[in-house]
Amino acid sequence: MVERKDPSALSAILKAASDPTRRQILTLLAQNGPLKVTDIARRFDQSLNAVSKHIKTLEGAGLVSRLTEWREHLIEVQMAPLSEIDTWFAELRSIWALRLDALDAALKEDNDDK
Amino acid sequence: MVERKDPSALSAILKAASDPTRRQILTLLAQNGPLKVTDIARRFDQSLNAVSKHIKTLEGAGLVSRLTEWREHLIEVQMAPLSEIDTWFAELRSIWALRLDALDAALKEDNDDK
DNA sequence: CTTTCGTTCAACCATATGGGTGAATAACAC
DNA sequence: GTGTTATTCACCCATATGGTTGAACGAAAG
Repeated sequence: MVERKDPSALSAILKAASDPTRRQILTLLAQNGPLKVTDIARRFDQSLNAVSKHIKTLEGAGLVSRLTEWREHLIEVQMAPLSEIDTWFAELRSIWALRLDALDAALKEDNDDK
Repeated sequence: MVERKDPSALSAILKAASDPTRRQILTLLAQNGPLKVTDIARRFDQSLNAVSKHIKTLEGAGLVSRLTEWREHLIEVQMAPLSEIDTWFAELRSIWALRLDALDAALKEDNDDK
């Protein structure tokens, strides 16, 4: 049996990644390394508050981590959780491939029966 | 220049995949091959209507296709769009790796300057 | 002591989302 | 014709979401 991880974790990751602003934040962090909330917000056409909330969402999904050095919060991208998407995808694809294999086998056997 | 695809397409794919029920539908279709809407709905603890709407969402994201043979609609999983997630992920990771490389290079140069 | 700084918290608003029920549709079986 | 089947459409509802503005906090600087 494959170790079934909490599906809500994957849901949170996918949902967090489904917002364009949040994906841009991840890209920005990947490019620049850790940044302060204010510095991130400066790049966007939204209020600081809106960006702060996006960061909280990303944090909740584990896609960024926060290093709080008193009032300055350093936000850093975390690539690890993203690989859960990969895992899910690979799993789905293998289920799919398995069925096709079984189908092939069945057809072949059917042919032998003729 | 990398061909920049419509980011809203990726958003739709991620959002569609972020719902547990919809992921289960995809898994079901990957296992069983094309199914009728009714047969899909039978597996879930939701109204036929709710499942129908989920399927429409998946269809909108291109994750399933529909073969309408009069009143019976055959729903089939489409793996292709999912690879856009892979692409995005790979791109983000490469941006990230690039920064680390540059960081390494800078440190090395700094050392040479000493 | 007052101001500034970086950030979150608390409301609030409009819209989206996931769910439900009931009707409409059009072919097919009786 | 009447009923059954498979599916969507049109509403309705509660809650989530993305955005706004304004207040609060607590250290540091003037």
